[in-house]
Amino acid sequence: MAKVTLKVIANQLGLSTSTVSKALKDYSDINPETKRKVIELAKELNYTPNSFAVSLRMKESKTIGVIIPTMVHFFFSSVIDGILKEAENNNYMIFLMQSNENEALEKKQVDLLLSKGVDGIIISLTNKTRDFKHLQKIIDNNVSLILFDKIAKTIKCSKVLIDDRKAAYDAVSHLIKKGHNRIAHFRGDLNPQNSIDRFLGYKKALLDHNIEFDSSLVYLCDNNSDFSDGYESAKKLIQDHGDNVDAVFTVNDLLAIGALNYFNENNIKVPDRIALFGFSNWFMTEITTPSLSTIDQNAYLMGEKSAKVLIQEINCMHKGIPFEHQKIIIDTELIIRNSC
Amino acid sequence: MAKVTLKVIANQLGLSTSTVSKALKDYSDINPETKRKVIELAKELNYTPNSFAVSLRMKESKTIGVIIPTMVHFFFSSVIDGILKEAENNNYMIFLMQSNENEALEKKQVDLLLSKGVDGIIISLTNKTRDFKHLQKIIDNNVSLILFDKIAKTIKCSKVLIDDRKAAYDAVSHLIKKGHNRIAHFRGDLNPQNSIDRFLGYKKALLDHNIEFDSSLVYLCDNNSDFSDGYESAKKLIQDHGDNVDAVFTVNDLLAIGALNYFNENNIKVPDRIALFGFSNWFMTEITTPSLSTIDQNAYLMGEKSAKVLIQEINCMHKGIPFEHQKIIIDTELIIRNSC
DNA sequence: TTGGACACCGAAAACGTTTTCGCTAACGAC
DNA sequence: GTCGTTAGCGAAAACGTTTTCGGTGTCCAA
Repeated sequence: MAKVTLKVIANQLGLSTSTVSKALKDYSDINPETKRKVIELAKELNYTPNSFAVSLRMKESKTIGVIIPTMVHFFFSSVIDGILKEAENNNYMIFLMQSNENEALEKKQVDLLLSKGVDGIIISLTNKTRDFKHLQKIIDNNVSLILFDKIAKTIKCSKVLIDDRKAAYDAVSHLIKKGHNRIAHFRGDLNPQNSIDRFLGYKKALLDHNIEFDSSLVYLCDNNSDFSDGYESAKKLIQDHGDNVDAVFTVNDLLAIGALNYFNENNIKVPDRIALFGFSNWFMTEITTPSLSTIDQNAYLMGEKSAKVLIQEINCMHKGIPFEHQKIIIDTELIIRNSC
Repeated sequence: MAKVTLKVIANQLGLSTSTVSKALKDYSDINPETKRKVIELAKELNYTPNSFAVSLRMKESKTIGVIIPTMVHFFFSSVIDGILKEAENNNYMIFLMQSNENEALEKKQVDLLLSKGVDGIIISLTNKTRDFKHLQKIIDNNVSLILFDKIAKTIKCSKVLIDDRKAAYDAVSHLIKKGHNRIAHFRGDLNPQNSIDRFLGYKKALLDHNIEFDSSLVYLCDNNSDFSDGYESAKKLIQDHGDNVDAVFTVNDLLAIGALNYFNENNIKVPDRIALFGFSNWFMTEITTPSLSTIDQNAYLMGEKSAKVLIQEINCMHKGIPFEHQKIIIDTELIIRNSC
């Protein structure tokens, strides 16, 4: 029952721990025959190296820390999915932490991860994070850092994100090509850069197609990720504009679904009377009636790429090879369904 | 830039590492004044203990491993949410792994976690897991184990789960009390015990209310968690029974939503013509039209409890205090909405 | 003056690895 | 014989902690 270490193998074979260690690592100065014996006994005793001792000695832990704002969210759980897969393929393990949209917690978690000696950290920032000292601290500690989706522009590290502006531009352009020209926008809070960019994409699409921008068609939904916000905004939209609106582009799917509920309840036909376009390709958009056109963010790929780049950087760092920080733009995809 | 250790603090103050260590841990045999100096310098230099050295010495890592079948799932991400919160409160960190419904992978991940020296492991088993040697191995290694939701009855460890049978019983009883007596059931695969129990709860509710069990009203949906299965089964249901059915209880929400889609598309009014009851209280059930009655599994609480019990056991184990394995039943809740 | 009591600190071992550097024995060449 | 080479192995240091077990020095009482 006693934990089997190099020493017990050594004792049992009348060797020294150094020899056993080297045998297991296939050093060239060990007799093939003794190698065989060592390996055999190790297998028999079910020897596994003590990872604390290894990490202490080697100064690398084969672990990665991940901090996301919230777990229960289709986008983030998909990202995690991708990170886990890529990490697994490279024999890394993941410490997962949830900042709960709380900047102070995020900072504390960074400290925790650093104290646990992770080789690298992947973060998607809180909407409220304004101060980036903790990120700089990661870099100063020679730990690799990747930011994804919610990033800090001023921090020098690799980043993985989508082109929110272009995605929104494409979505609205699609609506225009379908013949709509009174397109409303349910925008998000001012805080995350993402919703600003999506708004700008919306605006630019109108401009490029010679449609006048009408600020009264833009509704602010700051009660973040609450679909009733979409419901209420849809109600207001109809009250305000009646028939003088023929499409809605929302900053996320939840708002779109809220709006859809209002339209369905009030017999406002989607897409005939009014078209609807969401953002994110949440799982449920496929199964609403009608199914919802939206933008796929490729969250899984985003996670995969983040982990891949991180591991590359860790490897370089460990070998002392220089490397350049990358800015990776993940392709989005227009998902056209029945709501437009 | 060099890592600050006990030794550098000791050197800078002309003390020994032992004294510094004891000062930081508030030993009684250290002069308050030197304690003050040590703590001050430690803070100034931003000292953090090397966790590998601590773990190596103390034989505990303050980490917990978690293995779930799949990340992208409302239930599991909610459980993780609860686990993370409870772990955080107790200064534990979480290694997250995803078995992808693959038994071999699950086994490999257990080995990985053990080799990383986790203090405890929380698992929800794969639907396909038939062999439990890897679970026994955890226990044999003196590592605490908690199973939740998808458990192995024969393994001696604490378990956290819901009473599927009772929950199903309650749901179906509710339908009966509302006046329905031709209640169909869309059941799940035979593999996970959960879907069997839900089926048995359904059956028992009928029996207890003197409603004859009609096996032609039971549809097997083995294409797991695919809502089109619900759609197709609903279609078949109407073809088979026409007006001679007035309610459906499904083994999960996804099937219910699929069915709902079929009913909506074919102008079969829910709940007037046919009532609908799901299972799990997925996020989206709140925002379908009509909103879906379902059963809340309290996933967050489940995660929280799992972590809590695990940490209790770890503490006992470490102190050599004996403890008894617990079987914790998490209360479910009937969520009555507009679909019945 | 001696003894004990106490306050404060340090030496050293231990946790389990990895890796450098010697050491020995054997052997071939001269 | 001697020297050099090589094959094979081990000693030992190092990674950074924690903790036991003394060891001082001081002070007071007898």
